Amino acid sequence: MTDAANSTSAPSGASASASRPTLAQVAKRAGVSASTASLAFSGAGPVSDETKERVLTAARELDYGGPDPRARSLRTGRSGIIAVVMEERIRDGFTDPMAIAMLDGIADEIGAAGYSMLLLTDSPDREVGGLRDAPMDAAILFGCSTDLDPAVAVLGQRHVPLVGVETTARDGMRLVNSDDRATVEASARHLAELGHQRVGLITLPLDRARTRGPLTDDRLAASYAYTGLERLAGARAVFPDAPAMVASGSLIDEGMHAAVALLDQHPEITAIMAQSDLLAIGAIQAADERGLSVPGELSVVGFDGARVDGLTTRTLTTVVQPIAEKGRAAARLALGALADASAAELRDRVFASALRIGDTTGPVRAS
Amino acid sequence: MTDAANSTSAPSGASASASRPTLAQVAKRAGVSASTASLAFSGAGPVSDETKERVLTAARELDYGGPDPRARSLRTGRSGIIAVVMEERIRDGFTDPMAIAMLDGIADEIGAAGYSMLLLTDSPDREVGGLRDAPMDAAILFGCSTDLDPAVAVLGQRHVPLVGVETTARDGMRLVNSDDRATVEASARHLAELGHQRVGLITLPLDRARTRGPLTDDRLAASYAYTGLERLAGARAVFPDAPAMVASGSLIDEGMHAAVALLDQHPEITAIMAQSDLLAIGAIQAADERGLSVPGELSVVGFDGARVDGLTTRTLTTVVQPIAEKGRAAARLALGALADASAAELRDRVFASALRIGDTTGPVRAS
DNA sequence: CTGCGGTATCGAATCGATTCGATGCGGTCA
DNA sequence: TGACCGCATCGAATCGATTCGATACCGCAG
Repeated sequence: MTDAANSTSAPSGASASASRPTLAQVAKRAGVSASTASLAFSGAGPVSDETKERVLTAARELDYGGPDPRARSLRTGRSGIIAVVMEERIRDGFTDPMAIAMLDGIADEIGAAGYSMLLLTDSPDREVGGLRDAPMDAAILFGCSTDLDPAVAVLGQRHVPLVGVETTARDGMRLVNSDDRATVEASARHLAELGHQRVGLITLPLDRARTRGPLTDDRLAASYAYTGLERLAGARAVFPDAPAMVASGSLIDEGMHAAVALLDQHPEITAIMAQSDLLAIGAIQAADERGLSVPGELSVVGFDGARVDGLTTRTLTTVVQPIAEKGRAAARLALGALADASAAELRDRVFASALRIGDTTGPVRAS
Repeated sequence: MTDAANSTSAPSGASASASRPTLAQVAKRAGVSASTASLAFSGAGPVSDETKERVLTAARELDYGGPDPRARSLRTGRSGIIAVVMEERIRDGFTDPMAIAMLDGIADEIGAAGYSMLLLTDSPDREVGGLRDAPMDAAILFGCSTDLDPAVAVLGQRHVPLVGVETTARDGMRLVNSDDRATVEASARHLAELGHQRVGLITLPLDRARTRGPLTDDRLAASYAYTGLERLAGARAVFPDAPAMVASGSLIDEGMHAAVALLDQHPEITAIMAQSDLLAIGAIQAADERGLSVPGELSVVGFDGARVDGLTTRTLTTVVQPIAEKGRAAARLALGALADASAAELRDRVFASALRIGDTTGPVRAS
């Protein structure tokens, strides 16, 4: 409509399609200063309706998509990003219902506050990639961590507020934990009360290499894995000599392998305590395969209480913890640290979990 | 050790713990210019070993964690972030093995290139949050999308290179698709060859509200859902009048509900074609519950071929597609668009998928 | 002794917004 | 009518790096 007939595609035109327009260009076109244009977009400050309208129109005409987040975040010091650092590779992490529930809780809380979630992995093989270079306002570290030190070192030096989930206390890092040790101990006592004396354990990975195999004293001593060790301690409090197999991940297959190995090497056991529900389901499958009835001939206890509907028709005896709530708490801690580094609310949280008795544990059968 | 005895906590000190040190401070302490310090960190440009050492030492002394990503990205125009936009809420998205495999492929490729992954959701209820404000160099949109238009509009105006997975062609957006329609048609023919004539369909969500229920002509006409419609077209090419139930998500429970409804309303059907493996598993569970043997009395076909090990002991007849590879391809497209907006390599990709015949389909039983 | 090529370093401009203090202006109250 | 007040707008400084062209300095060849 406008008389653009003669300006074929001359580079002289005002609308160079080269690069994104800037706020300054928009302001100029609207006949206002850049500061006013900024106010028109952000809404922070008094701008007359008419002026605002003019700015928005100019923006539309120039195909301006709003302030550049890069510039904005440089100026404001906020990027609107909270990083979630998982130790495992994406696929492994996402296969774990716990991790998902956790992420869901985090995303919930973070999203409501207008932040978004950057997914980083701190894998042993790869470079620290992302940890060092990615913009973020805070970071949440989690994932049954075996060794978070490298990540913590990098992020700590960047002065990024840190929240750790299920990990050991560390300087300047807020924590979200649960009373795993006590609750595992409770579930061990549950087994003891049912008469079980010979119990096998399946643990989460205990080292960065995630090597599987029988748990030896050496391996135990060398381990960093907070979660695995806590849960192990809870079990051994009741069954000090219980043989244990280390799994290489919280996976059904791993649980099956470990259970097979346990049953091979320790045929006398009448119960298996697995450190996660997926591992427990694997143990049940192993029992099925060898024709052991559960809980008739073998009792199985899990841990996590995440929704594993559809994965099994059993009702697992397990420890239920408010996992999504833990995620939300971690997110709140991270957001809180942003708002006010010394907020009183920013206290470490320890969540309570509870033993839920299902149909996979029963009295030991007289042999 | 240094004589700090008298400087109690005077604010005059050089080391104000207030905020993060800047490159300029590091440079000053090392006795070099900011530009040289920058070169020492980035490695781009000649710096003598001695100078570099001095800069790094100064950085260490000041507890400087490296260049601020915000400033850097403003200057360079790169943030090192690629956004992945899923339409569903995090939990739903992560419950789908397909989405996970896809994310895994994306993360793989992106991570190798030094980028990291920002997870955004374009949920109908929430604000566009993140889409408008988050820094990103490119975005990948996916998730059996019913309606990506709002997201595309926002991101397009921001001039962010876009890659769509399993969606309709759109201006300026690279595509990664597979030949769903043809392959579903092939699996429909497979059923036909087994003698099935009365077939029920279970579709993915067809609208933003994800309403479930029987598929009517009205709903069909109103739908945007690319994936669902393509697969539906493939099935109807062979079974034009097949009744269909729309699920509200790719979930086992949903498959079960839909199958129950189908079997109630159309007791004559001898086979069910589900648009995803999870839906198919749900259908099998529904059959189990009503005592229908699979494939004796009811054949079930899925779609996706993601690893659903552990979810079922059956070998699903399904369509296998290279999903992780699709993720990688999408990532490469996104990365390519960054490197060179007009790279020749940046061509839309259509992947081939294949029918895999398992043990959930069989000849129709003579009634 | 002069000129030249190459290397290490530096200054200054730049990326694109936000924000604070200053300014002008119209209206109210005494 | 004059002092004052509040609102809308503007200018300029600033966030923290990167990058390009200029400069100083070195040794070496003519």
